[in-house]
Amino acid sequence: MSVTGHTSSDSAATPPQGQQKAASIRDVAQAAGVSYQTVSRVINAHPNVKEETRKRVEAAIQSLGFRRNATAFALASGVTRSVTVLTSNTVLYGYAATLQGLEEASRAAGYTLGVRVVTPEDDLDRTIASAADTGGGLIVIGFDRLGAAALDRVPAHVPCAALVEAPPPGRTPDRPAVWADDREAARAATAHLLSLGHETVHYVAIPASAGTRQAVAPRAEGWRQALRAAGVTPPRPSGKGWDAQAGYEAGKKLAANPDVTAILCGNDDLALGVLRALHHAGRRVPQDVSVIGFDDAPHSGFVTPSLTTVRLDFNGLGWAAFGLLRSQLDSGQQAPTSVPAEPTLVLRESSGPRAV
Amino acid sequence: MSVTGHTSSDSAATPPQGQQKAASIRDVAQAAGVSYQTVSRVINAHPNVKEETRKRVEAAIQSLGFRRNATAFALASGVTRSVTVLTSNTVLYGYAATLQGLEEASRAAGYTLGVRVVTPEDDLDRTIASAADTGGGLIVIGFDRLGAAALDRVPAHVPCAALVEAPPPGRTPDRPAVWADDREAARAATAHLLSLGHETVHYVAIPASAGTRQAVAPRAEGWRQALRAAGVTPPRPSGKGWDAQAGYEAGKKLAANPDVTAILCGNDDLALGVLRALHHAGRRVPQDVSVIGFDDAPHSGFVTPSLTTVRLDFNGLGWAAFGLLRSQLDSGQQAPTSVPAEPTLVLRESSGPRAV
DNA sequence: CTGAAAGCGCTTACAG
DNA sequence: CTGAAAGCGCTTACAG
Repeated sequence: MSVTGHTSSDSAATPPQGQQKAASIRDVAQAAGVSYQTVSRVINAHPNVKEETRKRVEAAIQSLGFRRNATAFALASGVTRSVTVLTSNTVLYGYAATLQGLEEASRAAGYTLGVRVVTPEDDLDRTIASAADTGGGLIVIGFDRLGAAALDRVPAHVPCAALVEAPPPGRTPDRPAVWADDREAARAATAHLLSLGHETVHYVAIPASAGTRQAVAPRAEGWRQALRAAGVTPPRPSGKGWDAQAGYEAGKKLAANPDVTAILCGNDDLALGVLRALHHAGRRVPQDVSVIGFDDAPHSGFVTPSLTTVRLDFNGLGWAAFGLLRSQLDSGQQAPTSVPAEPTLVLRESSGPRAV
Repeated sequence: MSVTGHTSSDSAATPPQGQQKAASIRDVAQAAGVSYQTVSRVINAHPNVKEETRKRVEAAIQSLGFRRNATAFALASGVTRSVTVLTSNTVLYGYAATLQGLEEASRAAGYTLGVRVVTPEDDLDRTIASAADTGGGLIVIGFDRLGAAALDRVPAHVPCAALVEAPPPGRTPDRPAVWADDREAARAATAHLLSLGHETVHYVAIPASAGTRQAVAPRAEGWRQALRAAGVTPPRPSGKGWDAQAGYEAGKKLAANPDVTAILCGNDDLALGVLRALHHAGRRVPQDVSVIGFDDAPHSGFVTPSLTTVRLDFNGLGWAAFGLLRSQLDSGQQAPTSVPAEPTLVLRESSGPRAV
């Protein structure tokens, strides 16, 4: 491992250009023999500029390597083509994929994208305030409790769009938000396991995004609904985290119970941990136990057994959230945008009929 | 899946505050009965302010909910506490983990972090220019060809730090950069496999970051060195991508060759694909074939067989790169910073002695 | 210790 | 079609 600091070539002789400080609108004006006002018109593509002077100005811009100062533009015009996303995580697959969609959408729209991770130690109000006055608007990923808490504290006057877990039926979030219908997806996945002959389905949960004041987590809720619809009393869910280690620990207990034949997991990492625990306990998947994950992380189709899981379009969710924010920014209004694709149950090797 | 747009509460009655536009330095000055100049002194913690007036100003700041306008500050002071990172990817583990380190470091330093993904369709010079004049400096992730190409085109006068693959011994990059010694790590991993009795080691490569003009990729180079040192002629490397699918395809061919008993992979995703291909071919790991990955992605310890791999401290690399940039920004100079930890070979189930 | 001036680099009306 | 003025919200010297 190594770090190096190389003394950069100090000054002089940069072929195309080599000034000390960037050319301003006035430098261009002088070079073109016009007022800086006219330069402003040219760079803003104003209609009323004589063709010839436009050309002169453009030539000057070219030769001076002029680029409009983004800070000055923002201050003078009040237009900030930038958004900043607030999230508690950037590495977990669902978050990273959402971030990717957000970045693509903002890039496509010519916006700058800032990222600010919120931690449990943060003073939420301070964090939000500084993120808010950095850019033109906020996008908050409210998949987990911290993100959801941050969202709750965003002042009403700050343009903001959120990504959240599916709200309870009939309820809409207080703020513009997008979500995948993971409640229904969990219901379908559970129903699928029941249809395979399993008498019940156990659930290894991801941490809840809301406190007690709100309804239950949608994935857990969908799972419960499916069981109840089949006349089955839901067993107690387990799970104490987001990662494979948490899945492993929950899986160890489930593996020890011979009655357990089907397990739904709140995400694919959890499922991998459960698979591992079952393996260690000598229980075969899917012959002895079926496992279904959530999210369809890129490697989930390549582990052995490959993982049956619910595919969620995080990327599309990111695009949609950006669209929601942008329409606020542009119109001052709030309008729905395109709807991301429905979740899909991807059947692979880790689930199968109950052994008789 | 659903999207909703909720009309926000228009105005009025926000308990703590409820103005239309943010309070400025002048509003505060007026409320405190001082000049806006003095307000500036207070918010910048200037020493020469009478205790009593300071208190008056602070009270006014509090009651008006004043926050200094970041844009105006940047324009007037010339100080931009922000960096933007240029990368071709944000989701692959190595990139996501690096980004995480970068975000942590910039947050700790009170900097704003922008992310700009570069694509093959981008005009690199334009992309770099716009990223550069957005923030105070650039950090480019040059792990792959696109990132490395972007780095090459960053103008000399732009403050910039890079994360790169290990440069050839004795050579230092043109710009301030950090790297992990993956050449040595690949050498060690290969030597380990040879010491286990394998007659040779095959390599499934990640795509090269440099064109032909530069020396070979460090991981491939380390692998070759180890083989040559043992008197073994390196076989032809395979691999045509970064993901598990690419690993699967390369693995399919290797699996068909009974002479293959040890495989080093350029990353863990590739290794997962190779594992899968071996499984499909009925070759057991590690009894028939040993597999070693690279990066130690979070789930690599939970797949079965768990993956022997090289752990790289991407997070530390991110911190170091930020430090490198910051020292340029602060001092105008370039200085080395803390050195990330050395790579570690993490032994797990996927590697073992050659079966005799 | 505190105020009046000039300026950061641009834009938005206002004149001509 | 083009220029002179005022201003975005702050800071940096300069006076007192």
